[in-house]
Amino acid sequence: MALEYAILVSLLEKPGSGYELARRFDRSIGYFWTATHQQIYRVLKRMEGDGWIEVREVAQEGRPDKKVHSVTPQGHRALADWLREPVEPATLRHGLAVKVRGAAFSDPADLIGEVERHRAAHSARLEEYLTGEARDFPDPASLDDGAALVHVVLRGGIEYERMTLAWLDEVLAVLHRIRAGRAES
Amino acid sequence: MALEYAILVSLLEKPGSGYELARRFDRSIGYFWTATHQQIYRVLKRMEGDGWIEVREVAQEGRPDKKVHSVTPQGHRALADWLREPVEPATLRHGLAVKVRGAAFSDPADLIGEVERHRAAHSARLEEYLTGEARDFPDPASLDDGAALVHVVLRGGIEYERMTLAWLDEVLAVLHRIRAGRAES
DNA sequence: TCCTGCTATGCAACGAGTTGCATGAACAAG
DNA sequence: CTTGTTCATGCAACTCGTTGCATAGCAGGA
Repeated sequence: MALEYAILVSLLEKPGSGYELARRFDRSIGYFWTATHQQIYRVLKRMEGDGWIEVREVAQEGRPDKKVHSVTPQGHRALADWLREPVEPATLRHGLAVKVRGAAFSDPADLIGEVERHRAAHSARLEEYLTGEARDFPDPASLDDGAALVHVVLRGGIEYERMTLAWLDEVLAVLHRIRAGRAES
Repeated sequence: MALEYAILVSLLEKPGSGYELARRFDRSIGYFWTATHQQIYRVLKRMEGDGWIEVREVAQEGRPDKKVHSVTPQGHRALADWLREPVEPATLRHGLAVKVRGAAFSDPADLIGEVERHRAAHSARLEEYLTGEARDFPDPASLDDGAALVHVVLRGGIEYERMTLAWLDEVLAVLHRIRAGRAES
């Protein structure tokens, strides 16, 4: 399980509360590993029990107190160990691919709207990435080590979205062709 | 949940036993939706209860009897309904991306072997896809509707692997550059 | 004033997915 | 003759992930 480690990375980048972590998992780190606040709170508790993180209660004005978590040396070591361990090459689960294959047993034209919906979502995601890249990495040629690593991960996201958009266009072309072929017969 | 529907698609392509389905989920359909035999047997039972599939016991020589499942008209309808429903745009969980970001807090050179391992796995997967494409779609220009849909899904797999390989090479370049920079200081 | 929304944490229950194990018959390799 | 592999189905126990709900203070707008 990688959630523990995703949390360690995020807390090393900047300590924070469970709530703040949940926000980050809606953005940045969340683009590559998703988690809800429930999972996060549960795992934080376990990690605290394991001595990977420590908690400091911080009183705030105008809002509830929060528990700020930070990584202990043991936690840091656990992350370093995990980096050296092999990790399973990402099982992908692509519901849309299942639908495309299923379309052969139904009316393929029914899928066009759905594919366009996905296209719009991926297009928006690509824009987000590109905006973030322009903002955070205006000069990609001169980055320190940490920034270079964050940047290359973002570059992966960008290329993934571009590839996906191109594929969705291919799918749409096939669906339109099938519809045209059926209309004329 | 899409497992039911992935099973429906697979059984519409060809009826089969739970065991045979489990084999298929190691290949073809499994490239886009994974499942273990446990999940499959459990879901098959539920689907039978819902009247989506029907079971016929087939005696075999030299091996245990099997229960061949096939899709009922209700199951077919359930699939058609699902195709029209929106499906969540695939949450991706990329453990390697988490590791790359984590490498900033450890020795990035430790990751090189791991990234190369992934590169080899994706390279092998790409070869599989290309072999399959050459075998099953020697003339992609003239395909019937069903084959065109299967082919476009496979094309997605191919482009995904190509994109991933290019990204892994970028990651390796960054890791090597960091290692070189640290060695000289 | 009331309602909505944000920050902040958490419980309880459920459903999805994994792991380990068991059974039992056939066949091939050593 | 034993061991390992494939075919074939399944139980039990567990972890992971999701959903719904609860609480509670404060801010801002209708």
